[in-house]
Amino acid sequence: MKIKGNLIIFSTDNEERKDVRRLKEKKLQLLLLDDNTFPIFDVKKDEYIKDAATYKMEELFGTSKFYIEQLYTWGDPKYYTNKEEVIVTYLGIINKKNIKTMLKNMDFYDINIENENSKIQKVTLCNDSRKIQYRIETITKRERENIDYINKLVQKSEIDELTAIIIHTGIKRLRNRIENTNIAFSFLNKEFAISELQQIYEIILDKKLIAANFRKKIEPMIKKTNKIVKESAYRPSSLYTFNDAFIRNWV
Amino acid sequence: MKIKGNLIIFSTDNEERKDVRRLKEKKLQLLLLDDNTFPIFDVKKDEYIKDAATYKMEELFGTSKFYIEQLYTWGDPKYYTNKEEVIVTYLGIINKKNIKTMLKNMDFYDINIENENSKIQKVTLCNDSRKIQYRIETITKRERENIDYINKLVQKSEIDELTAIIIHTGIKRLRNRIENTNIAFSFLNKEFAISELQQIYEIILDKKLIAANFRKKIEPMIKKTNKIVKESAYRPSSLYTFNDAFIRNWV
DNA sequence: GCAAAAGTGTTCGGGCTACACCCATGG
DNA sequence: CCATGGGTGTAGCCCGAACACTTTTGC
Repeated sequence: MKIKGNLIIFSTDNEERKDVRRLKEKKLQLLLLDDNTFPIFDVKKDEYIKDAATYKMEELFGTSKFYIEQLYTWGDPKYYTNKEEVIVTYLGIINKKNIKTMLKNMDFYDINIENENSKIQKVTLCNDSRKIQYRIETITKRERENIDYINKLVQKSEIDELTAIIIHTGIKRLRNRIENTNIAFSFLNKEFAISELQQIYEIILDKKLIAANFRKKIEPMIKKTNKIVKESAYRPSSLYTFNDAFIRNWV
Repeated sequence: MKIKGNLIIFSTDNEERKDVRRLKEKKLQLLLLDDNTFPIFDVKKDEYIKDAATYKMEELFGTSKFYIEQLYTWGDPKYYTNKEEVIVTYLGIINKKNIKTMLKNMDFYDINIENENSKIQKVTLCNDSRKIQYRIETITKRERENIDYINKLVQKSEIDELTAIIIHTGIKRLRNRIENTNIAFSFLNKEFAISELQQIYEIILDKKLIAANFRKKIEPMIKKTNKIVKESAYRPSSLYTFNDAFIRNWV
């Protein structure tokens, strides 16, 4: 069996607000090629897989400022583009401010997830010109005395099943990582307002957080700078940076 | 690049006690081949990787009662046995009571981990005839504005670096899974005493737990049967089973 | 002055920790 | 009857949820 890599890349964008005085709301986005798949890369002989994924990211965006980690290796032959290939997926996070170049055949799509019930999720991906929708079901099954989960597309869709499953897995990984690591900072500039950080948490966890509690919770992870942000808002907020002294033994 | 699989398999054993009246203490164990590596398997064309790992487990132990999940795919060329192969590791858990056959060139080794300091761990693996020791270091580094971890053998050892890293990663995964899933039950019979379950938690988390609190914490995960265990102990304990109704959306 | 965001303080409740205490058993 | 493990109860503490309240700014 041969191996190939692909990349699921998350970013954020600011929603336009009619009332210019209000905070811009962030939304979670995902990179898709025009054919509704993810960027693919080859792994050369004598090359780290992570390096191959890194080079691909650099090729896509013309920068080396981003985060990546391995997501999963897909071993189901029905997903393979080629029956002799296995796909290893890397998860990337990029701050759009760091993007230098964008290829023509790809775009960032807003992600919207609606829980139809505890098992079925309706996912909508859209950019300015296209809107892709699908529903994915999580099936719990007992197998060899152990509980196992399988995800399936409810109907055939524009998007193929492996892509839908990678999106599902990627978002679950983001949700897990944001609680246990510092990945949230990968979406932001080096210096940021607490409300921006809170918005990253909100769009990934898909729920509103209470600012007062959020502030107290992340306080040990950040350091206040003496700068303030001035961007036609009301009371200006201080800028913060990640606190290097904050180390957690994340798994 | 081609792909191969291997298996890190955990189990437990009961320590002999001088005082026969006391509870047998469990210890965490790991399967190693005589050459200090893990069992390897090929992935055939048109075969799920997970199925290939499952067949290998069945071949090793003559049973289909065990747990497996994907651990990680190792993309560092310096670890490859063959420069054109990538290794995907699956993590297995087996209850020794379910083992029907054992091949001759392999054995379960007790695992003992000693934290020399916050960065260096001293690991000892031993069975009746052999004792393997190595020290592994966790190095934190900032890379592209993100914190990354790398594990390295402190000195050359009988065990090769990839094997040491897989053990390290496997134990971290166990510790993460035991807090968020029901894998602990994979080590036990279908019916078990709470103290047995507690011992699984203790040997994986490597710390003593207070029985009264443990009982309350796992209470929603288990169901009491009307059977009791009679094994030359003192007050007999009730037997419990996993409570199927307990479902957590583990990541 | 008012709307909206920045930032602080306080109360409440649930879950974890630590420990005291009773029950059951076999030697 | 006593050592040991099974099992229950409870008091204290910490952390997160909820929310009231003050401060700062632009219009």
